[in-house]
Amino acid sequence: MLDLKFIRDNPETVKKAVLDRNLKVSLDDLLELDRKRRLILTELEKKRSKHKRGNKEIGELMRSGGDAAVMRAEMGALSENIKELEEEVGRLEKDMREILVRIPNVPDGSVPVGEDESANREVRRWGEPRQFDFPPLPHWELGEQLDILDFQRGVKIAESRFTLIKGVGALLERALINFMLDLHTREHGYKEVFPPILANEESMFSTGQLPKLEDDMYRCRDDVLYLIPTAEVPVTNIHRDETLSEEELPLYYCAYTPCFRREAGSYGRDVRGLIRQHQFNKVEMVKFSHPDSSFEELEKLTSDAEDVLKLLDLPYRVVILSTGDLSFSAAKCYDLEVWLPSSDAYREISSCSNFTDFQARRGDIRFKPSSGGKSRFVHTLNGSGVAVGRTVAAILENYQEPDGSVIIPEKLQPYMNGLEKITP
RNA sequence: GGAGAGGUGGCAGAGUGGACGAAUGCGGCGGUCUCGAAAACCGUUUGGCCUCGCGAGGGGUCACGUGGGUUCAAAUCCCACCCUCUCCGCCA
Repeated sequence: MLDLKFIRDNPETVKKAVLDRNLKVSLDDLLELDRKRRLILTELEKKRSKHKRGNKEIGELMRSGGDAAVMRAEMGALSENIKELEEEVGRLEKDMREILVRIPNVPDGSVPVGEDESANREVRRWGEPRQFDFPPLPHWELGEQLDILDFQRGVKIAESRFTLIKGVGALLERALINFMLDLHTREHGYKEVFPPILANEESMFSTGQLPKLEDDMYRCRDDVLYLIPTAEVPVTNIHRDETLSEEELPLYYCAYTPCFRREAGSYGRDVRGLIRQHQFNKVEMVKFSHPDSSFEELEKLTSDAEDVLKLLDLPYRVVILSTGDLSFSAAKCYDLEVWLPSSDAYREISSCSNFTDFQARRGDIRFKPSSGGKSRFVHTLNGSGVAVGRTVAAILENYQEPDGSVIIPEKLQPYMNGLEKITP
């Protein structure tokens, strides 16, 4: 959510931001509602002030044994009038909020302007995609041959886009989670947390999933709780409605959680394999940063995610998302894309974003400057470090051998009880 | 799931219709004292919104879990909801 005052003072900036994201928001309506509201509010507050003074007088009058009947009637009428004005202000504020909560964050100046993902810009590449001297198999075929991925039974148990992971595959999943968590906690300074996997409306609102992405989430039937689509939600909400001290910034958290997405609107895409699942595992990094250093923190965060792929020796590239591809709450975002032979392309495996004060304002997360003065909103950031299922896919495909076996990346072997190779 | 208790400022805790944005204590901050510190003493200590002002700052209003209601007037009375705690039941 943007600051209403900021919108009032910089309507053109906000209009451009909305336009660059190919969104439609009635900003002029908002500003008009805002003008009306302030006008009425001033009148309302004058009347309230009068009402308060009058009530005090009645109190004094009655204590001194006087007759307050006339005053009471007068204040009664004023009270009715105040109620009407309050209702009107309430209506205006509701209408304003409807618009306000749907205005996206303003992209940072360094973000390329463009229609969609085609305007994303590659920032750097790491590693060389392997040249195969045999036809490489897609991970879903490898996984079935190795009897570690069972797509049919996943569907039987739940529905399509759910997978049963078996045997060494399950071990691999678990090894990757531990490997990533150890890396971030031991080498990168993150504090590990294990949060609730269901979150309430307020939490979903503060990170920006609600109201826009409601249809993409699983909701409980009898409770107003949603399965989290990412650990970003519960972890960012750790400090919702809190005021932190300046000295404790920046705060680094990481968490492993399963994630749940309905993938509404992507029916035909990536129907095979682990790339697009309704349930997947992810290790997430979340930062609460001082506003002055959040963009530096984003670079570090991205590099922390890159380390996962470097240590696993998986070729990848870093892409900066254009305004048209940027998510609702983000001001700037880097995607990490890992090389996937079955796609003959780089595919997203991590997304690292700076949300500036956008989520902090929605969730009321502040810090108190140590020099004194008013509390300010922190900046929040998060990034996948990284998506586990897609990492499994990348390892299977990039490390496959002609006989259908798969080498375990060296750094992962200790986490696999020393296993060096998965064989049928 | 059943029964009961309760939600007040950073924390503890008073306040059962008007003088209460709210006693008191603790903590925090500033000061006095001191070579320095502790103690003691003095002062200070919530946030949102509106408005005036170039600014420093001033004025106003709202907020005692949330939302309604009663009343001239609500932290205080009524209703609904949410949350926490205790006991019982069930349970990994």
